[in-house]
This record gives sequence, structure tokens and C-alpha cells, in this order.
Amino acid sequence: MTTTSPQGRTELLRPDGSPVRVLVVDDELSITELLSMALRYEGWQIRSAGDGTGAIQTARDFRPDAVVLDMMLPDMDGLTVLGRLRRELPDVPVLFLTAKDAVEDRIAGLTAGGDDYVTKPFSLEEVVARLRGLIRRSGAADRRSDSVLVVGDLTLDEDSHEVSRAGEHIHLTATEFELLRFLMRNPRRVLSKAQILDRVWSYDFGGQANVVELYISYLRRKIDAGREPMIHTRRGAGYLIKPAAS
Amino acid sequence: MTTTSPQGRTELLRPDGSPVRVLVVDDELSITELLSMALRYEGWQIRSAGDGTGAIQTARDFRPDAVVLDMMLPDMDGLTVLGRLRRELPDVPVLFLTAKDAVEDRIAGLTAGGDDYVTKPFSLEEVVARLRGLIRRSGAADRRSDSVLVVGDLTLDEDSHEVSRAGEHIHLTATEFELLRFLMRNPRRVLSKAQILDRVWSYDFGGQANVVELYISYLRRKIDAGREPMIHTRRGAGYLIKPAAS
DNA sequence: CGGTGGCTGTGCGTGTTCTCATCGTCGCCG
DNA sequence: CGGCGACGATGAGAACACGCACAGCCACCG
Repeated sequence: MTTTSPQGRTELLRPDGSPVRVLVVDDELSITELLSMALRYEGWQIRSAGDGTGAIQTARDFRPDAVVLDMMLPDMDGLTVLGRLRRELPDVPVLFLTAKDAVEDRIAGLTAGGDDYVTKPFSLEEVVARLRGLIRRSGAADRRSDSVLVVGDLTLDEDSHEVSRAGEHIHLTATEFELLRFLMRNPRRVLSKAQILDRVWSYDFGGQANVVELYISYLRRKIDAGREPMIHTRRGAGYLIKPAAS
Repeated sequence: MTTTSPQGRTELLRPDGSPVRVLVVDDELSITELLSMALRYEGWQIRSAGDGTGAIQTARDFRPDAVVLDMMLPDMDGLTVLGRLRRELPDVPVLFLTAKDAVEDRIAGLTAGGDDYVTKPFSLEEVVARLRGLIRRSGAADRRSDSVLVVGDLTLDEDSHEVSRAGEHIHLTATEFELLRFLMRNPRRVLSKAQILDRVWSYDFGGQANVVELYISYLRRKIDAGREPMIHTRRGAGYLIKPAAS
């Protein structure tokens, strides 16, 4: 089931209307903090654990709808944790966190069951998007919720990664796509450059803050070119997207 | 009976609308885990057992619509298990798992009864496809559910392994066929190279992800050659297939 | 042995990301 | 009302990663 909050954000809810529950497992406190904050912002209920045993215990009584699981835990192997989790919660989808270089290695088979993974360092938008996808497909949320974001005559399909305005197809690069998704998930709402940087770029991004301006400019060229603009600048505050009409 | 989920995936259901039930029997935990995960994702209900006695017991009260049975079990010979299974569930189809070098002639006799087998190491797409076939043919699911996938003017018959585009027959190798089937079972949806690798290649495949790129290029040559392309690259995300028109 | 199918490795072209620098513009304040 | 300073937009181009082609190897099979 989906509802639309007063802010215009679309929230995932369970069939009974209660908030989605997510368990976050990572041994680095900074990561669990970061994720908990971001996921709570989605309107979800979050519980976190720092190791495998804690994860199993928490899973037992928290009964989450999805789990974010770091593959590198201090007390036990990621696969062992996965196995025990599965015994507790057979159908719960898992989003794995892995180091960039450790990939390809033991990841084989993990995405096969409808699970998914992201590599560290990740961007919060990416984690949230994948989690939403997993939850949507697992049936923990209402299955009618679809994967298309719409703002005015602009549409973005999260499954096919397709974007079009007024029926005309628009090609975006990966970063442009993530940025636009973030804007469109928060329509009519000013997003500061800091917020955008924190959500759309990976958490270890050390670069210049003006990449945001740059990518906004790219987006405008592709989306607003020769049309009524939908992306607006609020000088000193940030950017927002809204339907061209209003 | 088949239903189509919001994602466009087609699910097998029993005549009464309840999910199909599958029993997985293997002594290696990693295998049962892997299979359970993948088969659950198909929307099926899974129970697993690690040996012959467990299998018989579980079969008795779980009453599965199909069984995946490793021929090499610790406690008893595969044929013995099969016999006892048959006493419990006379009509249930069985998918045998065997080692590559195992005597194929002995297995060959077994498949005469409408059963089937795959050799280890297998790919998940293969196991899922065979199981679907077995269940469909056994009548546990609606018999009218057919075996043809269609995307635009491209058709793929899972029974006859025939592929054609715009009526023109296309010859594919085994790997190409599996890859195309996976794409066509998830139309208009971006599939990452990792997902593809996990589903289409065998679980012990240690190679590089660029085999996927290679086989995509093979498929394009055969399917998209000189026509409106149906296979699309989403740089940094993966591949997807969609009808040429849209 | 020739043919087919499956895969590895490498190298190239190009798309993508990001930095730096410059130019434009908005708004404040004298 | 005019000018200045801060902020934002945009152009150029460097560095990098990604996707893809090509060539060759191995295994299997008739």
C-alpha cells in the first residue's frame, strides 16, 4: 500500500497500514547511524545490530520486512548470518553491503533469490531505492504500488530506468538519473545542496560541492530545454522540482 | 492457473489459487539455501530436507507438488528415497540433481516417468525452468498455462526451445537461450550483470562478469541484427529487454 | 580432426564524472 | 538607483570507468 503524505512524498506501507520495518546490521556504528537516520526519514521503523548474534536476536522479535546486512561482521561469516536469518524469517528480502573489492567473490548467488546488494561506499538514495524495490517485490507492501514516479508531464520509471517528458524519451546518465529521482521523490520541496550531496553522492565523496550545480545544469538541459521549466533555484536555499503548470 | 504480478512476471499457481509447494532435498546446506531462496522468489512455498529420512517425513505432511532430489544422500540411496517418496506421493514429479560424471543411463531410465534431471553445478534459471515444466505438465497447476514467452515480435518457447523474431526462426546456443529467457521473463526491467550472472550461470562459476557482456553481444547479433533493437544497455546499471515499438 | 560452443584476456573508443575557471545574475545596501 | 559581493550557471577539458570487439584457447563431440 502507498499513501501520499502532506509533503507530497509517497510512502511504502504494509498491507495493514503500519509502517515498514527494517533491520540494519553493520559493525561500524557510523554506518548504522547513517542508514538508520536515512531510512527513518522514509517513514520506516528501524532497528539495528552490530554483529551476527545481535542480528538474529533482533530479527526474532522485531520481525522486519527487510534486512540490510553487511557481509563483513566481527563474530560470524555473512553467509552464516544469512542462513540463520532465513530460518527465522524465510521470506524476508536482504540487501547486502559489501566492500567494492570483495565483490564478484562470494557474492555469487546472493542476488539470485530476489535479494540485492550495494557496494561500499554507497549513496543513500541507492540504498533506499533498492530497499524499496525489494520490499515492493517481496509483497510485504501492497503489490499495486508501482515503480513510476510522476511530476507533471515528467515520468521516471525506477524499474526500466526510463525517463520521459510529455511522452518524449530522455536519456540520462546514472548520476543524472539518481539526482532526478531524488528531486522527484520530493516534489515542491526545496532541497539544499548539502542534502542532495548527502543523499545522491556516496558518503565518502570528497569532491567539490558544486557538482550539484553542475548536474542540475545537465538535468535542465535535458528536461527543461525549450519547455516550461520544472527545476527551480531558490537562491541561498537549494533547488526544487514542481509541475510546469502551477 | 497463472497470474501476472504487477511486475509483469507470470506466476504458477495451483488450481485452487494457492501457491505451488516444492520440497528440496540435498545434504549440502548451501545448495538447499540457494535453491530455497531462488524458488521462494518464484512465489512458491518451499520446505527442505538434508537426508532421505527427513525427506520422506517432510513429504508426508507437506504434500509438495514437486520435489527436487539430490541423488547422493548420506543416509540412503537415491533410488530408495525415490521409491519411498513414490509410496507417499504417487504422482508428484521429481527433479533429480546429479553430479556431472554420474552414470547418466541410470538417470535416463528414471526420467521416463515424466521426471527430469539437471547436473551439478546447475544454473538457477535451469532448475526453475525445469521445475516449472514439470509442475505444468503434472497438472498440479493449470494445464492451459503455456510455455511461450512473448516480448514484442520476439517469441521464445520454453518447451521446444524455439526462438523467433517477426516469424523468422533464430538459432541460439544453450547459454544464449538461457540468457534470453531470463531477460524475457523480466521485460522492461533493468537487470544487473551480477543478477544475470547469478541466475544464468552455474553457481560455481568463478569467472569475470564480462562473459555477460559477451553473450549480450552474441544475442544482439542474432536478435537485433538489422532490426529495431530490443536489448538495451543502461550504462552503470545493467541490461533490459523491451518491445521495439515503445 | 574439424566444428561448435563456452570462456578468458586485452586493448580501444567513448561516455561519464568531476575539477577548474570564467561568466552571468541576483539581491542587498549604501 | 547604481555598484558590489555572493551565489549560481556554464564551458572546457582531464581523468577515469565502462562496455564492447576481437582474437585466441580449451573442451567436447561427431
